[in-house]
Amino acid sequence: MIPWVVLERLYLYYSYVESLPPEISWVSSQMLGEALGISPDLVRKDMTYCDIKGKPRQGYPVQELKNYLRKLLKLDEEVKSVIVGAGRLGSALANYDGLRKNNMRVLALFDVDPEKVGKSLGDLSILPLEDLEGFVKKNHVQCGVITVPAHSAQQVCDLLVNAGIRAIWNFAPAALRVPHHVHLRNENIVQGFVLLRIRMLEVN
Amino acid sequence: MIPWVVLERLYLYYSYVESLPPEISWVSSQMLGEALGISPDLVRKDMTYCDIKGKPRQGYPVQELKNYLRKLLKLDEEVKSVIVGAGRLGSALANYDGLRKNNMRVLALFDVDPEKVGKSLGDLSILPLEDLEGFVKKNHVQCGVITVPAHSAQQVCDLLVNAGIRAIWNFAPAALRVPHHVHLRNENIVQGFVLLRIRMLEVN
DNA sequence: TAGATTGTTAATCGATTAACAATC
DNA sequence: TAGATTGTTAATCGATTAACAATC
Repeated sequence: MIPWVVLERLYLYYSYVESLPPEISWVSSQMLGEALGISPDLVRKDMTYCDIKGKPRQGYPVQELKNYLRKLLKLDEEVKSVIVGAGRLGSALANYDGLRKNNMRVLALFDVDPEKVGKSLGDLSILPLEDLEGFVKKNHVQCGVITVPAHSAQQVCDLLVNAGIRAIWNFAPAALRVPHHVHLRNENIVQGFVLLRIRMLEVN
Repeated sequence: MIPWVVLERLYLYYSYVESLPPEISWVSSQMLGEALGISPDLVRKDMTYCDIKGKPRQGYPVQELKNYLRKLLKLDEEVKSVIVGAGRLGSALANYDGLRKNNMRVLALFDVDPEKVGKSLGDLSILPLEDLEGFVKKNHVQCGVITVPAHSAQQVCDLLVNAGIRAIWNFAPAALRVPHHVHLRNENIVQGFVLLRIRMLEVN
């Protein structure tokens, strides 16, 4: 089992080599480390979790590394998703190309606002919240994205859980309770800002 | 100096007590831990970094804790910011109430798209990228938020750094290089999705 | 009082760094 | 060959957990 912190870095390595021009076919722990602010020692240690052989004086083979990490990180697995909350953030995520390219497949958005319901966003419909449970069950949706205000996040979460969702990606600043078989990831944007401010003001 | 991991949790404690109904005036390490998925032991340990006295059989005084953490986490300090990239994500952040309430003060958005430039978003103007440097200097902007595509993120970053910005909040999936006096925080949304998917597919 | 809960110290655990031999 | 770089083991560092006395 690869430790969680290592997986996080492996994805960073992946996106870095992904962004490399095609003529570069070897990458060293030093290059990787420098680009990502990680010590070369640690990069090498992380690499020992992968079934990739580096070469002294050259580093790691880019193409092989890319393919290997793609598999390991399951980047080719499609995830059927719905987004609940068709505000600006929900719409941004629905249209975000980086997510589409990484095989997050958004099937629909949901909202309570009658102004929004019935409209569409590109080729995605905005459906009423009442339809959520049926839709999730019928389409075997695996992942629910929550982009509603904090005060209704738990309620939406419960709806998703009852409909049989397996993962929840929560953007509302709320501490959600989910049964242990449901995977929850909080993307606390406000916390991100708060922590950046502290660093900025601390060091002066 | 309070360790970074502890600061992250202190903010979680803060938002939790913030969300409590006013009639609750004491909160125990158990309550906090349960709500946030943290062991009560660790909550108590974290509390030792704060100048807050708990009471056996009662816990910690909510109001005091709230005030104390507000100061410690510098939540009342206003941060003058600009958002570069007036797409859906940039607009979502510009309008996000959670950020406004936490004293992120957005002064303007910037974009290269002539379609967007000149328009406004609520009471915020969308200005051309050429004006960025002058605007940042003139208004003593402290923080730049990057919501442009990955391929132009470094360029925007350099512009901000040259204009004298002190912190960069980067939403583009790119490994930016900044001089060491500039604080950089990456909010890698795609990574968030990738890690959630791994957890979901791993355990079953 | 008895029982719940804090505050603190010691033990454990895990992650990072340092060091260095092996190799191309 | 000399020099750069991997792969791996040992040392260090830091964070979490366990344990328990103090206290209301």
